[in-house]
Amino acid sequence: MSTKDVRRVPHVTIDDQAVNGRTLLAVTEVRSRAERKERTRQNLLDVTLTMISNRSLASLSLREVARAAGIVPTAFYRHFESMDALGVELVDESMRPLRQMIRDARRGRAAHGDIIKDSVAILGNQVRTHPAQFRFLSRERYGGVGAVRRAIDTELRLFTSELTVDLARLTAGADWTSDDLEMTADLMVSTMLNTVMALLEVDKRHVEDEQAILHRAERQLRLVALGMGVWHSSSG
Amino acid sequence: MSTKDVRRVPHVTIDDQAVNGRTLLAVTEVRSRAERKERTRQNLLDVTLTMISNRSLASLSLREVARAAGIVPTAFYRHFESMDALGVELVDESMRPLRQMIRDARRGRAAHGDIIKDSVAILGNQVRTHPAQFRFLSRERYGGVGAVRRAIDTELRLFTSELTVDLARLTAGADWTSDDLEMTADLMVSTMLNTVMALLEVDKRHVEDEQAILHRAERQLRLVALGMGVWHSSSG
DNA sequence: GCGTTCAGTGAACGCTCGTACACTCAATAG
DNA sequence: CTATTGAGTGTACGAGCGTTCACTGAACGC
Repeated sequence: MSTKDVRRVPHVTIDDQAVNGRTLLAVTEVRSRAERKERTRQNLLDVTLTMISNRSLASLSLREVARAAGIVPTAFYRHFESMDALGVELVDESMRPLRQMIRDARRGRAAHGDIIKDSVAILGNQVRTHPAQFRFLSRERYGGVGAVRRAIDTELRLFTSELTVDLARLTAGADWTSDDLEMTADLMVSTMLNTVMALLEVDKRHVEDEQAILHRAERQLRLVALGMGVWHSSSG
Repeated sequence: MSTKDVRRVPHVTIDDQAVNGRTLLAVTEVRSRAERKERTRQNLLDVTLTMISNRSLASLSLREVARAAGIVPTAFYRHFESMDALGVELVDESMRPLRQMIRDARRGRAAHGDIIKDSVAILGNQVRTHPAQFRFLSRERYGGVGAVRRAIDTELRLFTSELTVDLARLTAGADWTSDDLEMTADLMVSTMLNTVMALLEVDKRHVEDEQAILHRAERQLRLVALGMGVWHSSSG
């Protein structure tokens, strides 16, 4: 019986599962055809994200991705029209941690005092937990193909306008114009993105560096906040 | 006489030259062999920079670049070991406008009052004059190959430390630690880079957008400067 | 003058690439 | 139970890739 014949048998997936501290093999039959399709599709997205960590999306070939996902090149087309289309889907997928970040920050804010410290800590956590997603977004934001770049830009603009709303609440008393608010939000988002990229470039080395970068981001945001206290619209 | 035979004749270059408002063809004999080599080398760098404007360096093939430069693929190796090596050289070349920027800003500062307004104007001019270089640096800073990325990072770090020195002079009276100075310089450089990327993304559309982006950058830097006035080290 | 140097040539190599096409066969629908 | 569907297969194609190699002939050094 050759290895090829195995594949002709009813579909079976083998997963590693940790139970009671021991690793054992669990055989999971995947019933639905739609479910199996979704699994392959997700696998394509996953392996692409993994491969992207060292290189750019443009340098990845359809064949290479298909190979890594364990399917034949032609089967790729059952899921995506092209590598570019896969890239656009990947933007959506990678934006999830970023959206989660906003939710976390807003929930935490109600609790106690230091918004900046908390926000930076949340940023650090998200980057540490989802490095591949953030790396993908950083890499492709300016370096990528047109469609992917545009998709990322749209999402980031959304992020900035969310922050603008938050800033409007915080400065409810002062005479801030919406233009000034947006300008400030943009400055803060730019600072955070700069921090993300710095975090991604050092994560191989020691944890102290990571702390130093987060501490720097904290001080930078604090500096901006101090400026906000003195700002009045005629300043610009 | 075939077109190929023309190339066997002593080397001749045909340039467009504008003289007295009229365009005429000037035939320039290039004497030195070294000089001709340098010309080809520069041509390789130039065509690469041009092609990069739409795509990433990684998606450019050696053959494609050689073809655009009008030489055979093998001749490429007379000038660069690989496309990556060419990329590293291109970083050096593209950094020249950025270095010029610092010199311009320092010269202008001695003259009169508004450092921020002048610096932002200089930034705008440099980006408008050398869009290809700035686009290359933006694209490859995070998206590019390892060697290129590292080369850009080194130069940007140098840029930040130059600015740190300038800030030290400006805050001579206050109790700024070198750590705080660097943190602030980093914030400002990050803001300027963000501005550069914004400028590059809109330059196809109207001039008003460009002015709006520069105005925003001016206000952002002013906000930071205001923060500096209130800052003291214990803030961080 | 004359042998040397070396930027550029052109054919040939063994790859990988995207895409086309006809196919298989388990899951699904009726 | 049977017919249809559709995710995945396998072969084949023409094209482009990086790199090798032996070469040409104008510019150069002596």
